[in-house]
Amino acid sequence: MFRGSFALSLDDKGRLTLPTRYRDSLLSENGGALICTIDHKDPCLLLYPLSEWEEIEEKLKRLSSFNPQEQRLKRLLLGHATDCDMDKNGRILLPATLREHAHLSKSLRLVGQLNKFEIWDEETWHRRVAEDMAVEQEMATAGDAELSERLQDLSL
Amino acid sequence: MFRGSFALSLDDKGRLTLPTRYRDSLLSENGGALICTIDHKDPCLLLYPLSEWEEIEEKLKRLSSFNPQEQRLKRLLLGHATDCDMDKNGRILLPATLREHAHLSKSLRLVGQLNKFEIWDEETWHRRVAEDMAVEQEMATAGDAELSERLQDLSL
DNA sequence: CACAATTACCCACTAATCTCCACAATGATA
DNA sequence: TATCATTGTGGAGATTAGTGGGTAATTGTG
Repeated sequence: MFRGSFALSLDDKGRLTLPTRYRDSLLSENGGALICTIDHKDPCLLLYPLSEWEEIEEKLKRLSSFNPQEQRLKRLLLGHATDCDMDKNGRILLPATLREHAHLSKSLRLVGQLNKFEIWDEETWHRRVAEDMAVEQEMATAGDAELSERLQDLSL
Repeated sequence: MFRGSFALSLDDKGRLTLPTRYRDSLLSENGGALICTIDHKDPCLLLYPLSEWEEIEEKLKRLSSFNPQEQRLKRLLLGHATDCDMDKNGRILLPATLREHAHLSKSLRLVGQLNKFEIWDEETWHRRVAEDMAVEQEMATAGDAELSERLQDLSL
């Protein structure tokens, strides 16, 4: 499972070196590629090992073509899903379309999220973290009973 | 299964080069053709490997001739379904009727959607993606309980 | 049967991508 | 502190994918 966050850089060709620590687990055993796609609501990219992604495809397959919401989600996720295969140096090439979606500049951040990594532009990421912290603090003082009950058994 | 999106161009003869990566899986084993038809609600074309299309035909066969909506759907899909066979360079020729339906200009986009590809005019596609993203963001902040429950087990 | 229009085949050009090698930065070891 | 190993970065060259267009084959029409 993926966790932690890594400051990385994107070279002029749009290539991104993955942390050695996670290279093996990113390549599904079959020697397969990685799947990179866009997030449907945040300006970041999602990076899945092929095996994980295939599970999602199975679920997407079952969404209805007649429900606009499900149709939209399916189109966004699948339509942007790109096979990225790692070169001999452990790098992947991020397609221009995807880079634009996440407003990626030279320095970016790879954020572990269990079954996937998120790829954020470093600056966007910092801003987002600050915002999220602010919201959490506010909610903590406000005290939402329903929410805290749901999060209770996290036993943080 | 088909995924990702590809910026391609339509040449003066109305030909379209398919991505090498998917050429084999587009041709059903029997060396057969591809079936191209129109989408019944969006300005795009649908491109199926023959084998996949035949499954759809089976289902269309079972639609009622007495229900106007089913009748309409059947007529639209079947009536526009065209056999396109790939030439030695991996290109197919899109009939003029279909090109018009999707308002195809020179640059278009091929979008993988599991059992088929969608063919959009590049510009139309961009506009649509932007619109859909906007809707998704709005819904994310609004927080629709019912929807999020249905999409919960996607475990993105 | 001849002609025109369309479609398929072939070759060549260009631009993108992959492979490979080299170097720099970092950290570990003696 | 010097040496070595490992990791991240940059870039040259080879390869391949996508495109354009000439020519031959096929189709349909008068």
